[in-house]
Amino acid sequence: MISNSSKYAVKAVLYLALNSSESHKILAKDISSPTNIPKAYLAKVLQELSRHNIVSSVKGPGGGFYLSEDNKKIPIMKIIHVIDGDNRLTSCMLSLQECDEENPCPMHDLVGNTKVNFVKNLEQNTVEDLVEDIREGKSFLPL
Amino acid sequence: MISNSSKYAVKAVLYLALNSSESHKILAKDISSPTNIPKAYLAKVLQELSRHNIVSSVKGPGGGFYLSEDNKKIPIMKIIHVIDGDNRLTSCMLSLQECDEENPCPMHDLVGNTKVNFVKNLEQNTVEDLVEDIREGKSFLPL
DNA sequence: CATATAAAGGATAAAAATGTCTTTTAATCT
DNA sequence: AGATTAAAAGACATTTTTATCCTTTATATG
Repeated sequence: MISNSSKYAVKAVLYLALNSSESHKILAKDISSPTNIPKAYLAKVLQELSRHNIVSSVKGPGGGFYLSEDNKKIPIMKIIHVIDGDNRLTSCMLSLQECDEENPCPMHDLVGNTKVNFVKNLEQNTVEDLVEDIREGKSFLPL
Repeated sequence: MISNSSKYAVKAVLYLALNSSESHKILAKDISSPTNIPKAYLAKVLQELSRHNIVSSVKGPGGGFYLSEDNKKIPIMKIIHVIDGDNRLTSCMLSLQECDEENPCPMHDLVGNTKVNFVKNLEQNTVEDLVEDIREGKSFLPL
């Protein structure tokens, strides 16, 4: 579905969304333990997210990672795009160049609107939206 | 979304569905060219599919691969399951053990019914169904 | 300024996925 | 039976993904 790295990325971002703020930054190693993501690898993923302004970071004492208000408005799909590239979820299921809405391949056709909606949801929903769902008890994040 | 190997598998099965029969078997190498799948690797994939009775095969002169009537009734999802394992598409997007319908994770909740329908389509539609769509011009298979 | 802190970056390592090649087994045909 | 055909199986090579470790850079504080 999505890569392991993207799962790590989404988990880490949600963890930050729930537990950090500009005045309460969190160290990579302190995200690693509760989320069960290998420390050094998570650091790499966070680095990549930081480079693309999906998470915010500050070096040195009192530093760490956190989400700015802007970061919280980022759609989940963007996290996945940064880590997995653009086509993993959105391209035709058989990776056929010639396949599009006009000339759909059999899988494209089969999957139809369900996949379109699926992707649309990921594009429209932001980190903030997911946090709200968690806060309202609509969903849970068992890390 | 699904692995390269699964894409190869689905392509090869569809190719067989469209071009082979018990009285007209096709060699692995003759599927390789039109589908642009590496010959030796395709052979491996077909071997695996054959072992799981998703395609039929006969050794020796006049032999090759083909789809029996039973093979054509196999749901697309089964092809994917044999190659990718059971959980790639169906498990929770974050691979959380504790996530289910009762206690959905935020992604689970987000994706909601769209993913369920997506998977359901793959489970319900058979090779035969896709072939029919192609024959009726509802979809195209540009290999 | 010196020191400690913590992310950024670079170099490797390990594992999994993808791909290739060679040998073996089963079937057909003369 | 012997020769030929084609899948099955096994061994190996390459690439990508995942993971670790070490060094460098930026920041804060005494």
